[in-house]
Amino acid sequence: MSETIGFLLNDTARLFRRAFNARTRDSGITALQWRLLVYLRRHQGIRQGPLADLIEVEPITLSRMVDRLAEAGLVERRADPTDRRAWLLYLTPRADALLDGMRRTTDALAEEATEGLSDAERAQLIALVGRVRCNLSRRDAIPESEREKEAI
Amino acid sequence: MSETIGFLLNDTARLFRRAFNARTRDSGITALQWRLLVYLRRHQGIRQGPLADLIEVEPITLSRMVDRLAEAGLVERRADPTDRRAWLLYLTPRADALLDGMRRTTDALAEEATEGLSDAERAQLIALVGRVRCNLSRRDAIPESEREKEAI
DNA sequence: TGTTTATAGTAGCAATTGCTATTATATGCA
DNA sequence: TGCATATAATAGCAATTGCTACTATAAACA
Repeated sequence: MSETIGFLLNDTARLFRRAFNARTRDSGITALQWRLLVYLRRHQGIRQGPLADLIEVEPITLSRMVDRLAEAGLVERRADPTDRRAWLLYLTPRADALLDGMRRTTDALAEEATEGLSDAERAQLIALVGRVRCNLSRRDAIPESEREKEAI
Repeated sequence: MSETIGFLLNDTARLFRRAFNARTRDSGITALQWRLLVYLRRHQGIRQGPLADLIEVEPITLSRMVDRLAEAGLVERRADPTDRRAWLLYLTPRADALLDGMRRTTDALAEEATEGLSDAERAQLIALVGRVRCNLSRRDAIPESEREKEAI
């Protein structure tokens, strides 16, 4: 019974990704790319390394994700004027529009996922899972206030 | 705020997998392989197709996972006497021992993940996430009683 | 029985990911 | 300043995954 929570969370997250991908297939971006764009929207001008940390992929993986998103006209790389090794990342207007357009879909998905739950239960779910995430997080050095939590 | 639950679940599940993989690195199997073995333990003699459904990967992916696990001496393929196209899968004694040995680790991980939660809160967490999973599940045709839920 | 259709599993290919090594640049320090 | 070390990003390679097509076998049915 004790692994249940790990199994359960993984199952549920996978179903979430699957539902997300099924609904946004025509937009041409995946759940992971969407994740990148959402984080980037809140951190315009971030470098690749820190963004890789945020979405928890390897820097090289992020580098290649950005290659594709830049080619698709959704992300722009600008040279960092203070460090010639680094790129600063920006969302293009097109990506903004895309995210806005997807907003309804993702809202509907969240609604569907929590169908039958009262507002209090939804709040409780988020609070409890949030505590589990907090327990599991390795990034203890990063103050909680710095972390992405709500309202994404 | 509405996507929070999707983000949160994915974050948490990822952290879970990461913690799992970090703790079981020396065992040589990944979280996904562990998942396969755990399901297989409860369904000895299952065919590849249904097991692929259970762990939600494509049949070809499962086929190759079984290739590797068979080579590692953890899973055994036996010909189905009633259908010469099919294989029946069995856990080897070695896999049983491996799972038993990992049990302590996974128990400890579940404990750590839910640290600070009361028994009531843990139960509530499981119940709420379980309802979300149920909402998201496409396999509506499969009666709930048939599905893997607890005690894994 | 013989033919059509469905099913179990696998091979080829392409896409994605991460490990390791490498390049270019910046920083620390004598 | 000049050299050693650290850092940002990327290329090469290997592993894994899934899509599509394929083979072998079973089931349905005329």
